Order: sequence, then C-alpha cells, then structure tokens
Amino acid sequence: MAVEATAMALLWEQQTASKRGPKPTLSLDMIATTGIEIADADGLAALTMQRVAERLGVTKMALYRYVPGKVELVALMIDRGIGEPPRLERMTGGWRRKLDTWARQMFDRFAGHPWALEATVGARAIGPNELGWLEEATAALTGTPLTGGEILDVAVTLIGQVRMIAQQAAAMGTRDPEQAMDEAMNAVLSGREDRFPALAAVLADSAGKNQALDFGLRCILDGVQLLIDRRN
Amino acid sequence: MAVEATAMALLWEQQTASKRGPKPTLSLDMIATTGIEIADADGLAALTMQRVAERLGVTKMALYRYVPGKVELVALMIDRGIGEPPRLERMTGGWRRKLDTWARQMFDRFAGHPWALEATVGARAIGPNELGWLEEATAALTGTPLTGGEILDVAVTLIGQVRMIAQQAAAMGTRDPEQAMDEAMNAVLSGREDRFPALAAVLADSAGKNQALDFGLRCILDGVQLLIDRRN
DNA sequence: CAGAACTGTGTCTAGAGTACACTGTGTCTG
DNA sequence: CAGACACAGTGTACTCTAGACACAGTTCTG
Repeated sequence: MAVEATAMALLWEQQTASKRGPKPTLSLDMIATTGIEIADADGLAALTMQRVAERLGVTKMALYRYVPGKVELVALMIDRGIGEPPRLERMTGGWRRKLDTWARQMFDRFAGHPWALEATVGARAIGPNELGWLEEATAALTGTPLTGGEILDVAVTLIGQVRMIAQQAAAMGTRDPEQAMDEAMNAVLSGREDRFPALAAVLADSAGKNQALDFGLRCILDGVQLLIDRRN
Repeated sequence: MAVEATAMALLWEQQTASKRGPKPTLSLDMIATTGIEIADADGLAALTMQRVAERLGVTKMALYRYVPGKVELVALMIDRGIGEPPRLERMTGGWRRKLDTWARQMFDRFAGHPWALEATVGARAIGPNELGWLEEATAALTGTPLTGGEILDVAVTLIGQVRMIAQQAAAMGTRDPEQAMDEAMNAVLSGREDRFPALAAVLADSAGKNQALDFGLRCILDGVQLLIDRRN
C-alpha cells in the first residue's frame, strides 16, 4: 500500500505551486504526456526515465522533483491515457445503449494505448478519470432493478470483456487481430490436429472476422437484460 | 516474434537427452517448478534467475543451459502453472454446465498463481496446456448451432471474465476481495461523493459479497443460451 | 583421450534511484 | 533597501540490481 499511497496523492491532490526557488521548467502534465508518447510508440518496456528526460531536454534527475518514481509516473500516464469518460447522460436510449457505447469507447482508449493493459494488472492506485468511468457506468444502470453489487459486477464484467479483446488486438498487431490470431493458432495446430480435434474443426470453420468485441458485448448485455426483464 | 519462437520450441518440442558430457543436475521441470514456487510466494517481481538458481543450489549460469532466457522461463512457468485442463467430456450435463465448470476451474488456477495474470498480457508463446484449455471449451460447444468464430468468441469472453475477477482478487489480497475493493473505493470516494454520486450510492447499497464471478458467468452464459435457443 | 556437455567466475550493460553540489529566486531582516 | 538566507530546481557522479555473455574449468562417454 505504500507505493500506492504516494501515487494516490499525485493523482488526486492539487499540485501547490511553490513560491521560493527557480521556476520549474517542467510540469506533471508535460512529463505524463511525454511518457505516453514514448509508450504509445515503443511500448512500456521502452519507457525509461532517461528517455522521458531526454525528450524533455533535461536529465532524468529533474523528473524526480515532479514524480517520486517510475511507478507513480505510470499511474499518472494511465489516468491521463484513459482520459475522461464519455458523457452518457446526454445520450438518448436506455441503459443498454449507454453501456454499449461506454464499452466501445473504453476499447478505443485501450486500443490507442495498449501499454495501459500491461500497466493495469495487479494492485495499483485508481485515478479520478478511472473512477469517472465507473461512475458513468453505474449512473447508466441506476434506476434498473439491479442491486448495487450487481451494478458494479456488470461494469466489471464489461471491463473484462473490453480488456480481453483489446489485449488480443494488441498482441496481434493492430490490423485484423482475429485473423492473425486464427493464423497463429493454425500454425501451432498444424500437425497436431489429432490432439486438438475440436479446436482444429472450429478454426477451419472460423471466418476470421473481427466480431469478438460485438459478440461478447451482446452476450453480456443480453444476460443483463434477461435479469432486468425478469425482475420487472 | 523472435523471442516467441524460442519459447515455442521449448514449450512444444520434446527435449532430447544428450549423450556425451556430464549428467545434467537439473531439468526443465525442476527449474519451472522452482520458478513457480518463488512467484507464488513473492510475486513475479521477486523472480530472478539468481534466486531460482540459489534455491536449486547452482549459479544462475547453470540455468542458461536449460532455458535461453527469462522470458522463456516465464512461458514455461505459465504453461505448467495453468496446468492441464479439466476433462469435460466425462461430465454429465450440457454445454452450459461444462463451460461453467471450465471457467471456475480456470479461476482457481489463476487464483493459485496470480503472477500468471501479469505474465499473460501482450504477445507471447502459447503452450500445450493453454491450447488444451481452449480445446476443451470448443469441444463443449461443438454440436451447438454456433459458428466456429462464435465458439471461439464465447471462450474468449469467458476467459476475460475469469481473468478480470482473478485480477481483482489478486490485487486485493486473497480473502474477501470484493469487500476489500468496496472499502478501497469508499476510502477514495469519501469527501468526493458529489463528484461521483451514482458510484457512492451504489457502493452504499453494495453487499460486499463475493459474487462477481458467479454473476458475470451467469450473464455471459445466459446470453449464449439465448442465442442458441433462438437458433434452434 | 578426444570431444562434447555442464557449471562457475568474471565482466558488461541497462536502468532505477540516491547523495550532494551548484544555481537561481523569493522572503526576511538589519 | 540591500544583503543574507532558505528553499526549489537541475546536473554530475555514484550505487545497486538484474539479465546476459565470454570463457575457463570440469565431467563424462564414445
């Protein structure tokens, strides 16, 4: 919890401008943005304090005046990278349409910042934007006969689906991820069809179309709808 | 793809015993098992070649005779850690019961080896056990009116749900993960209820019971069932 | 005994983070 | 109002950890 505490402070607390001393040449925003640029371009492994500093025209030690360490920098990058949630209350349509939009927008964010997937496993600090996303989803489901716990569970399930598909897409390079996935599995399977017969048959039948996100969302939302309808 | 290729060879190809030279003191299995023990106990960050070697009573360079590098070691650990899939064909009941069991068993594996979640984001090599899990799921759905692509999508969606809940559980320490999650969110929210009103209300109403896995699985499988019933 | 296969020692490199000196800037005091 | 001073920002030099390579030494079998 120790590291998360410092990250929480950075994410949530307003930065107070210091009075005395030289003017800062950098800002948290500049540093986070630069970090995001690097991670977008070359992945999280390529994100080093050195490289962030270089791009900003300073030495890495300058960064430690703004950010306690790399973990906190990444936490900042995540919250800024995911960005503000969509404003669903302005949307027409019921909870289903809203959640569908919500999930697809989240997918787009993850697709734009694939490193955010790696960076968001395990214990970590939650930022305001991230909590904002959750707020939007819960707001969309408020008023339905679902309990509070169930509302959260729906949101979590949707996040799971979005993350999973985004992960596959990221692993397979950007274009035609499912096609690539099929090909990769076919490559492994060739010569071993007897060991994985059902999988081989299914792959032969697979169209390789990019429908996984749609399909999963539909299943989940159908399931939620069924529950809501039953309660009404 | 370069690293994955060497990992694939290690995962799939039979190791040929060498004739000449001293007897190897170690084996791939011993090394992978030791790695799993360390990661289980202290997390993936604590997994160093040094530490694996120490526990085996050798220097780290000895390991490089068996494993090309750390990436490949982790790939081995994943496949061994996830282990063999459950044998669903022996089960009574239809596809739904089978998939439910499949998902819950997968959850148990991830719960036992939380580091496997971190280690399975991004491009990586797929091992025989992992493919075996996919085989079981597809076999369970073969015979339903779903297309090949849809069958794979169902499996992927389930994996997403399992991973998501396992991730939350891992992040929150083992016992009562959802309770802990609620508490953590409440802590962040306190004093900011005006900014996240729906979330605050929902949290106040949340029972904190560990039902997220059940709930999500039910939604997903309900959705799949709806689709199957419609086609019949 | 020759050659191949294991293992250990020493070394290199990258990257996170610390210690500390130096420099600039506002505030406080005589 | 001028100078001292405290404090903030930045840079240089260093430590520490960890993965990986080179190569010497050792062991075993054909």
